Formats: sequence, structure tokens, C-alpha cells
Amino acid sequence: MAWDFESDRSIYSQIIEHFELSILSGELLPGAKLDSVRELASQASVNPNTMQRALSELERIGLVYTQRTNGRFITQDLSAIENARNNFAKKHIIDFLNRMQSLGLNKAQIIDLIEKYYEEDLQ
Amino acid sequence: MAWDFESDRSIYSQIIEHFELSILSGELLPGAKLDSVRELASQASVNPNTMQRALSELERIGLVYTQRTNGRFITQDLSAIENARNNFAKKHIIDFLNRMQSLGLNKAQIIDLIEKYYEEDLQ
Amino acid sequence: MAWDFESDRSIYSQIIEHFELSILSGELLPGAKLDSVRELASQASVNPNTMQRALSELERIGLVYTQRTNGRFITQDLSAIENARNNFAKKHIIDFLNRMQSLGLNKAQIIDLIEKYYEEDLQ
Amino acid sequence: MAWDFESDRSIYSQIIEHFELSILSGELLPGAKLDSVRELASQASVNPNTMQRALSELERIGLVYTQRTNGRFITQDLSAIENARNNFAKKHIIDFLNRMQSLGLNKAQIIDLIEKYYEEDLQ
DNA sequence: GTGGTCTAGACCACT
DNA sequence: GTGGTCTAGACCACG
Repeated sequence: MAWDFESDRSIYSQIIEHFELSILSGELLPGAKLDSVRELASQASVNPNTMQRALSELERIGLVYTQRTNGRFITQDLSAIENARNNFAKKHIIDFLNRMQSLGLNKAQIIDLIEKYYEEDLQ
Repeated sequence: MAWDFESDRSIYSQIIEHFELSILSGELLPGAKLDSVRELASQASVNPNTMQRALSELERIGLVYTQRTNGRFITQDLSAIENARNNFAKKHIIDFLNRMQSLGLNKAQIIDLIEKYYEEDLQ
Repeated sequence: MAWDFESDRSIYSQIIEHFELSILSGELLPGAKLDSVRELASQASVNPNTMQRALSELERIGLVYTQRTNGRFITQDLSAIENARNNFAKKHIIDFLNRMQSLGLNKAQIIDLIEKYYEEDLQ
Repeated sequence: MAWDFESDRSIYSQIIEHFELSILSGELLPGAKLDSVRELASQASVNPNTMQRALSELERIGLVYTQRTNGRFITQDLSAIENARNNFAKKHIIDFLNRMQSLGLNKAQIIDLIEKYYEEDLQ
């Protein structure tokens, strides 16, 4: 977890995306218990308030739920996860295609570029 | 030009990307005169200072230059544009691939999705 | 810090030179924390935005860096400082020599004048 | 006459200094008639209004005077020129020494640098 | 009318 | 309380 403090995007929104990806990819399994806000904040080197805000947002989205006094958990609603996964993919694909088309690239060119960069892209 | 005022990204940075795309796609031609700061600000429904900031940054990047009292123009340096184009494409492709790989998608799956959404994408 | 509001030079550029000199002379030490934008603006009797602009420029030049929410600091990159120092000296020496030569003074005369004024100059 | 349109200084103030130097160095002789505002503006590639403003300022300073219907002339008051010359030199020497001392340079070092740059400085 | 600078004052993300 | 962004509105140099 390394945040880009110089980025245009706010930290908590970067954290949200990080958790989203971990959940949608299955790295964080449905029903799994999250570490405490304080612990997560420490792992992420951010202020607990910032982590808190990110987690609240994830709850609002429905990927995480709170069991009072017991902690926070990844949702067990598999279709919610599947939905989120599709929405996430769709949103970013469309954003990406919009940008590439704005550059004047056609489908074949876009795919060529993906082939080209796919290999180099390891980190 | 419609900005997402709710977005995480600052307005001026959204404006910068908008102009970048217009220039890199050839919609704004090298040497073309831009409307005045005030005019552009009005079109974009933002404060002139905000527009000015975006344009200054585009100038710093080298995509735009100013002729005192005369207006702003798209750079005529074609290689600067070509460079910016490549950097822009590379950055967004890599960001995109990182996200898709984090979702657990492999190259074939990513390309499938692109095929799928490419057609629908007339926003 | 006293700015010449009547001067031809913009305030923020006078402020930039002021900080440059403080840094290059060692009055502000590498790594030292600057006062807050608001505080510096108040000390300098300028608007915080004006001070911010000057500091942003110093950051772009590389003499200062920002730690989000924590404050601004003098760069710790000693070679950046040394470079800036040489550039600053060279620029002002050449400007100065150009003016003196335009007055028709030769090297000996220029040095004589420097000897003469060097002592008096305790402003 | 080449103005730095990117400079912090306004054009008319650059023009003023240019005339000052021409007069103080004797390139423009006392009593000499200046070309018309329009002509000078054209030579300098600036707007007549800008040239006009520079000349008015030179008049205010006393280096130039106007003979109505007849044109503008360099002052014939030799002591005024001599004074201006001394003031100009003094002002710029002191500014220069202040900057160099702020850099932490002592007299010997300053003179060394002048020796060093004096030769290179031919244009 | 054009870009550039400055002020005053508000709101936000983060510690 | 810190830096960053945004707005509204003024004034200046230049053409």
C-alpha cells in the first residue's frame, strides 16, 4: 500500500480503490474480518481518520459491513461483489476507451498497444 | 466541456486533460488560437482564475504558448505534441492494465472486454 | 521583508528572490521548516495567495519542498542549492557587467567603483 | 533594441533603461533630436503608446525635453547627465553588491568573479 | 479586449 | 492548523 501524495486524487479515495481491488480480485475473501481501523491506518501510514473515512465509504457502497462491537467484515453478498466487479471493470474500460478514442486510436491500435505494454507491466 | 465538480480531481486538472486530449487528438490544430481566458472560463463555467491556472500549466508543459496581449496558441512544435501523445497513452494504458490485472484478468480477458465495450461506447 | 509595491517587478517575484537569497546565503538552512503560508503572508504583508504562488514557484525550481499538511521545508539537496547559487551569481554578474559596459566603463573602472562602494554598503 | 517580453519588467521600463544607457554612455549626444514617437516605436517594434509612455518618463527624469511642434531632444544640461550617470551607476552597483554579499561573497571573491566573467561577456 | 497580478475570503483533505 | 483549490472582483501593461 503506497499512496501517491502528489496525485490529484485524495488519499482516502486511493485507499477505497485499493480495498475495492482487493475485494473484487478475491484477495480479501467474503466474510473475512478486517483489521481494526487503527491497525489498518498504521499499516497504510495514514491517519486513522482518513482510514475511517475510506471504510465508511466502502460500507456505503456495500462491499463492507460493520458488526457493532465485533469489527468490520467483507460483505458475504456474492452478487454484490460480482456487480461491483462488473461496474468497476466497465467504468474503467469505458474511461480508458474514451481516452484512447480521443487520441484518435481505433480498436486494432488500442489492442496493439495493450499487447505491447502488457509484458513490460510487472510491478 | 462539462466538469465533474464532485470528482476527486481538481477542476483545473480536469480542464488540463480536456485540452490535452483536444490537442493530442488534433481537434485543436498546431498554431490555432485559443479563445480568451475569460471566454473559455465562461464556456466552461469556471472562474477565469481557474482557467488561467489550467492554461498556465499547459504552457509549462509546452502544449500551449502565449503571445502577450494577443492571445494563446497551440504549440507548433509537432514533436512536443507527439511526445505528449505517447506519454499520455502510455500512462493511461499502464494505469488501465494495472487495474485490470488487479481484478485478476489476463490479457485475453482484457482484450475480450475491450472488444465487447468498444462498440457500445458512443457515450 | 519589505516589498517595493511601486517597482516594475511583481510582488511574488520579489518574494521569490528574497527566499532564493536567504536559502543561497545559508540564512535558511537545508531541511529547515518554513513558517506557514498564512504566517509568511502576514509577515510580508501580502495576500496568502500571493505568498503561495511564490512558494509554489520555489518548489518548481527545487529549492523548497512540501510535506502535505505538515509544512514546507528548504530542500536538502545541497547540489541543487549550489547550482542555483552559481546560476544566480552568474546571471546577476552578467546583467551588471552589461550595464556597466553600456555606461562605457572598462574593467578597471568597474573594479574601482566596487572598491569604492563596497565599504559604504552597510545599508 | 530587443525587449524581453517574458521578463518580469514591463516593456516601457526596459525601453527607459535602454535610452538612459544610450544617453549616459554618450551614444546619444546632448541636444540631439530624437526620432518621432511613431518612428521610434516602429524601430523598437512596440506600440506607439508604449514608446510614448517611456519618453514621458524620460522627460520627467530630466534626460529628455520636448520642444512643442518641434520634437524631442536629449537634454543639454551636462550636469544633469552626469548626475544621472552617477546615480545609475551607484544604484546598480549597490544592488549588485547587496546581492553578492547576500550570497556570502566578500570583496575579493566578487572581484574574482568579475574578472572571470568580464571576458566571456561580449554581446 | 488580451493576458497577468493581486486581494479577500471560502471550503476541503489531512494530521 | 497546514497546504491546496476555487470564486469574485479589481487593477495594470500592452495593442
